[in-house]
Amino acid sequence: MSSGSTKRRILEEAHGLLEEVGAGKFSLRETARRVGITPMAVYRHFADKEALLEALFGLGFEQLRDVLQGALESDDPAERLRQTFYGYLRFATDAPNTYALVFERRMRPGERAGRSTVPAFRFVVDRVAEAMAGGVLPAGDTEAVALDLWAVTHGLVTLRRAGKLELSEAEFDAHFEGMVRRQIGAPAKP
Amino acid sequence: MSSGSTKRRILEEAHGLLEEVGAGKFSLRETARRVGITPMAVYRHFADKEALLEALFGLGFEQLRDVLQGALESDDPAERLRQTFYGYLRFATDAPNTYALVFERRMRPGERAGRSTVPAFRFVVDRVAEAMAGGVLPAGDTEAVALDLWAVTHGLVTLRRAGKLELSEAEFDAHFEGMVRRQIGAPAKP
DNA sequence: GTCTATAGGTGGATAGAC
DNA sequence: GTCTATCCACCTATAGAC
Repeated sequence: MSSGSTKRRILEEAHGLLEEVGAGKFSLRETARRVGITPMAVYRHFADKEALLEALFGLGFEQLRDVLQGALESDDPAERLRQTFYGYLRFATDAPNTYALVFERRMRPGERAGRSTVPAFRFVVDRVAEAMAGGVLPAGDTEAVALDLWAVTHGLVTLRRAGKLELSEAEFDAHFEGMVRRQIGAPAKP
Repeated sequence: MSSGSTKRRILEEAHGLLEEVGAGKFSLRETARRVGITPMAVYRHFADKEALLEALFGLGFEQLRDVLQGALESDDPAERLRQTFYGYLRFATDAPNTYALVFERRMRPGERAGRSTVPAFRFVVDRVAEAMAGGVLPAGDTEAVALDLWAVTHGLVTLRRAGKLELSEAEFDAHFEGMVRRQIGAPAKP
């Protein structure tokens, strides 16, 4: 069994554990338990617990990037923007604790947001610019509007995750669809 | 020294600790240390750690309620709605970890959101209804619009807290002001 | 109301043998 | 590359004396 394979298995089990318990209760020991090795063996593959979480962070971010790429399949600016919303929602729904690791976990002091959120934000800014150019959105400050759109989506997703919304799954989906409609006038259909 | 006084001191130190380290690293022992009693003495006043956090949750929620009440000083629907935004922001800024305890911490299974977020949400719905009646907002689904407004505010606040925005304090404030302006056409001035 | 004593649990991490 | 042997830090909580 090569080192690469073990490292991959560690990452797989670590991801599963993260999704089960969240970043706050994530532990290196339990990860090792699931892989079937001693906790100390993990240190051959990752410097420490933080490095392991860092790797999961990177994987999660790649996952989001791939999801967002799907929004570029259409040529219609309105559709591209809409699919950006729905892709983001899908990521947050499919891997809620990875989502939280990427977007809710506090950055370490001195660490820049650059590697994580900025590229995703850039993607949204580009979609907003396209939409404005295509007359789908009224002309305005692309970055400001993109941040508003990001915030309202992030807000809904995190409020739902925290259990603060007294909405069923269907009701939430309906509201999300309505929100997209209110933000951009496109006919809704995920 | 009466029991009530000690209980209050426990709550004060607990609140201070919460704001310092966040709910995740909050501990009963450290609270006791700060009060100057043994950890076990705390159990005379609170059933367990969870009950203590529960009390902090309640205090935080009262604090928000008081802040929001201030938005009712004006008679102008637009101003009342605007001050609702700014009051919410102030609460999130002044007591970020209490804010997180109230709005980001996952509800325990079986626990309803009722006691916490629903009253605050109702307040926003009422302001939105006033604004629609006064022609400040276009007529529409009051609950849906209120949820969008809550979400965009919550989203901005949590993204800032997590360090995901590459904005200075002043830039964030400017964006927040712009967001309020984009959502309701009122002239901005906190 | 507060204390000591104590039980029992989590976790991260280093040193060094194999 | 993985192991054992440890160490250390931290926590919640019960029992019972004062």
